Amino acid sequence: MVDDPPKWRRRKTARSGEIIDAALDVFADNGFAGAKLDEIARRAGLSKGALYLYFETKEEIFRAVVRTAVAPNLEAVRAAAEAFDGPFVRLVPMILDRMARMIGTGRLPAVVKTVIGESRNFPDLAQIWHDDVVGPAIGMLAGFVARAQGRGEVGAGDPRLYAFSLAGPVVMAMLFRETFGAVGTDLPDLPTLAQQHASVVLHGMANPKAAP
Amino acid sequence: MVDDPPKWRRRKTARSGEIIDAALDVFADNGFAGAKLDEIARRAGLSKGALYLYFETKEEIFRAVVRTAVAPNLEAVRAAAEAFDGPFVRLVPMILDRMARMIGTGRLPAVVKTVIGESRNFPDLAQIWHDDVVGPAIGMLAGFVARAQGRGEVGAGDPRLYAFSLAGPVVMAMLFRETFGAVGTDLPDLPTLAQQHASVVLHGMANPKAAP
Amino acid sequence: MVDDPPKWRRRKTARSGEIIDAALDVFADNGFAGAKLDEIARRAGLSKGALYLYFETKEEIFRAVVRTAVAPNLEAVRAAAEAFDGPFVRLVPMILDRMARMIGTGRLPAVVKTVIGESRNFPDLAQIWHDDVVGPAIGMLAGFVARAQGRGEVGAGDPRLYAFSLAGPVVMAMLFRETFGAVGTDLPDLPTLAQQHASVVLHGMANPKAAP
Amino acid sequence: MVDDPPKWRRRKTARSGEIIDAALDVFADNGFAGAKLDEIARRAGLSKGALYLYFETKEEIFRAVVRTAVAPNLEAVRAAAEAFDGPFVRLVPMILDRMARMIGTGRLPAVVKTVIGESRNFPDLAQIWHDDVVGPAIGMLAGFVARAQGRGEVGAGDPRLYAFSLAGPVVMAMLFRETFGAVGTDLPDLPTLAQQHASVVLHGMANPKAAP
DNA sequence: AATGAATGAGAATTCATTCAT
DNA sequence: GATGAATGAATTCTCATTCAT
Repeated sequence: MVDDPPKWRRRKTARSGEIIDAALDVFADNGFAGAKLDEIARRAGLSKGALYLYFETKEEIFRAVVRTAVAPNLEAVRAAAEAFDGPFVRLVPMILDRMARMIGTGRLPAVVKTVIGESRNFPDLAQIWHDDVVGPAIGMLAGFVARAQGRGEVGAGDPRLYAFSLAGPVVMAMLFRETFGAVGTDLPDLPTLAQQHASVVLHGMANPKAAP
Repeated sequence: MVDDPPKWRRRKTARSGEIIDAALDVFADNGFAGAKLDEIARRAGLSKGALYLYFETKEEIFRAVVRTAVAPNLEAVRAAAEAFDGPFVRLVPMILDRMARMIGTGRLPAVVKTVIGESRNFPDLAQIWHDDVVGPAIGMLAGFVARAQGRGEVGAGDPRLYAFSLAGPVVMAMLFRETFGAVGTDLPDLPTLAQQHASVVLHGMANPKAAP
Repeated sequence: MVDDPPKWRRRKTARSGEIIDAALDVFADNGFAGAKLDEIARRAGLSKGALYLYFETKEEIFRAVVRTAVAPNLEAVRAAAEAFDGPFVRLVPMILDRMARMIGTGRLPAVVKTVIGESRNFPDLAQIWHDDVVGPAIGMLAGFVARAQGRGEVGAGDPRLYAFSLAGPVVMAMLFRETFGAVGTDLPDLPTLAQQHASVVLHGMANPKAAP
Repeated sequence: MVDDPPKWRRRKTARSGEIIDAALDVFADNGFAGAKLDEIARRAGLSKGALYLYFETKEEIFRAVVRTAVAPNLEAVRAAAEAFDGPFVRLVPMILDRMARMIGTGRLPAVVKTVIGESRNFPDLAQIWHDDVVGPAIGMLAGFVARAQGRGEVGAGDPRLYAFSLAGPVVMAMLFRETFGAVGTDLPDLPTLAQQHASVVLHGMANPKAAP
């Protein structure tokens, strides 16, 4: 205990994380241009100038926010792709349920909203999200479909488009909630949607030639 | 001929439209805060000062853009709700195809992206889109479903959630294209998706108790 | 008179000149970094923002100031090089007198001081002054010397170093005045110096009455 | 040994010197305002905060730098004034040679440049340099001239202006090198100039072989 | 109706200076 | 004595908005 590093030294390491947390909120609320460094600093409990000890520019803070949010999703996708491998009828409800849960928790929706809004201004971030998150996720779903097609569990059709059929409703509901959360009283419940949509899709994609 | 409005009045009306057109492009490219009146004026072929002859503030231009984009969709939804009323299996492909077409043409995706991004900054616009476009559209779809359920064509389930099952994939694909258009080479084709998804959903939502 | 352009339009053209004038004073007083745009704007009778209608950055204003001051000197050097061509004993007093006069009037000293101080920060400006003003001026003097040597009027020696012998005292006195103008009471009089130094350079300081 | 100052005290003294050395470089490279304490600290091998253990403000560091550079020159001038007292024709080459040498070594040019640039912002430093260095140096030269005049070695004329005739070329060449060192390829060689100029000043530039 | 020069409030960024450790 | 994280005042630059012409 004697050589415990002093408190502020440990804080130092944590600080950039705290800034990213605060910044995510502010960017989500106001968009990139609308976000003020003053506000980010305030929420992170620092002075404006101190931000520059951790990040070079506002852009870098934004990039850090978006990049940071990539990691856990990227990992979740990878883990899911490995873990899941049962019959398609078991797989789909699990995946949709997990998507709904992941969206319900965490700030994924806020980040997605921001990436959508700023994709023109930050093509590099769009690229990262495309290459590291959205692309692989769709690829994973398409892979499941293709394998299921190989086993005769799923009928003919483009696996990538099937991936949209699988994920689209949950994604749309997520954005609906994110966009109209403050003004709508009829927000769809994600877990329920996931469950019902799993049923839709399973019956709809089932190979009609397979014996029922 | 006597009560013909003077030329400049028609011109005046035309001008706002030109401004709104130009502004839509600029807002879509840069978001609200990132859009510069200079640029809007330039694209509309006016001086910056002249914008203020037609709109009071930048916000008003933005509101006009978003409101303007509401109208045709609102009308399309209303017309569709009236026009369509065949058996569910006929209805769904038609609707999805029309959605895909409407999205493919026009700037709906750009406006949607902007509304998503700025919903926190312009709750009134979020409200308008919710009340006048998205809400009714979902309501219409849910209505079709409910009627089909009444006729025994569709199985049990929440009609509003079924609406997400119907529209979600096309919406997601639209945003995928809008967001990753510049960085992705694997953009889903909307009409094909619409067609394939119609098939998924029809078989998936079909009432299993109905005689095939 | 009827088609006289409106007053403010003529002003517009003049504005950037006014800004450069004001800026020269401020840069000369404070150096580049110490000069505040507020102050420049105030002295030019404009708002801070208006500066940016004429110049892109503070650096550009500075460059414009220094470049602008090049032109007349450059021209003076060129004119002098052409005009002067008598015997060396006539040439030297004329040139030194003209140098003293040019320095006495105008803001050459202020600009020179600034170029000296900022040469490291603005190597391009140092280059311009070297290539367009100082270099040619020294070259011109060296040319006169060389020609005079050819005619046997001047003894052996490096013409370029002779140029320093010719101009150095006047230049040093100029900087002495510029630097110590506020604190010194013993400022050298430039025309007198020019005249006396011309004699030195032509005949040396040796007492002509002393037996050789 | 008992009254040896404790090590840290000597260190302390040494430290200020190191700081001043480092600061001289940084001020010479960037000017006062452009110099950053971070950079000075880095070059001195200290933390930024530690600078404040030795100096109260950035200004104080600058003053220390400029004052420090005064001392040796001041001493050199005094020593020279005493040491030199032969016939004028011997004196002049010695003095100019020594000037050239002093300038060639050391950082006198860098400090002079800085003093010129900041004389308006730091009138007290201009005063010090005027009173302690430049004034006495010119006074010394003028004194030599006056004495030589008294002995009939030098003709009539203002001794102070003669001082400019003597020193000016070397000073000008020093500033030429300092200013255009990075951009010019035609830098005058100081010792050669000193030698040639000594001859000029003593005999004039006239061709001794020409018939008088 | 139209222009475009001008304004000024506001934002990001820098950096000398302070202070807890 | 020494550190380096933190501060906040100051400065450059931007841009929606105004207004004389």
